[in-house]
Amino acid sequence: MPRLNSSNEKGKSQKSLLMAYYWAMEDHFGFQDWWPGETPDEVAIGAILTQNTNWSNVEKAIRNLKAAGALSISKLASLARKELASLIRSSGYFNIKERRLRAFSEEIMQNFNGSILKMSSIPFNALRERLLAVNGIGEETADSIILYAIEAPTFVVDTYTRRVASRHGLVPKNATYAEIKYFYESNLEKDVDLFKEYHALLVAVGKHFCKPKPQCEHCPLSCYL
DNA sequence: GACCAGGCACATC
DNA sequence: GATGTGCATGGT
Repeated sequence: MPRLNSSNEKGKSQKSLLMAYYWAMEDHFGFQDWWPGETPDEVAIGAILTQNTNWSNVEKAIRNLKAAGALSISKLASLARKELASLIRSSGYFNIKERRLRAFSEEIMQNFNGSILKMSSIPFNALRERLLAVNGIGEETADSIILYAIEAPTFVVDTYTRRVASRHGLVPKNATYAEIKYFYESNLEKDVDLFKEYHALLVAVGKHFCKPKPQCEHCPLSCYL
């Protein structure tokens, strides 16, 4: 695939660099053991609700869904449109996200007997394509569901991943989602726990230091800039 | 009041 | 293929 890391020598150094980043972030932030969510359903619902939205806004919506006994794929599908939209209002874009949650729950109910984990019974590429075919699930949301809910190894590229990788010159400024994903996946051991933790640490760096206006002074990665 | 936050689909050129 | 736009709340 992509135009990144064509030579073995460069590839080797990139692998060392990525793990140096990893330990620098781990030293600073500690083990993240991340994605908030007690069940695969809750994780997947959170992945859709958090699209272009602050997580604190999502937490309120999750609490509402839980209080209504609707924090599962099967329950979501049975809610009236207005009721579901009302419950997730705080997460923003609530009409759009209501449709997206419904489309996702219908996919799981109709084709996987209501169980997200049953998606892992089909080959990885088919599984990812299946998710991408659901209206409202793009690459990041699909990969978040695969990594954190289904727990299959795929690297999640979000705003923070893109921002950190770009600012540090790991990928071109105009790199595509697929190119960034490939960069990380080809330079890290293909391991679910590593992919989870690495992404979580990138988000921690992003939230604290790698904003649109960077605040690099105390960033654990600043010495690599 | 402006900016930002763990995107995506769709229209248009 | 690239670019622009609509979707919306809530914290800083």
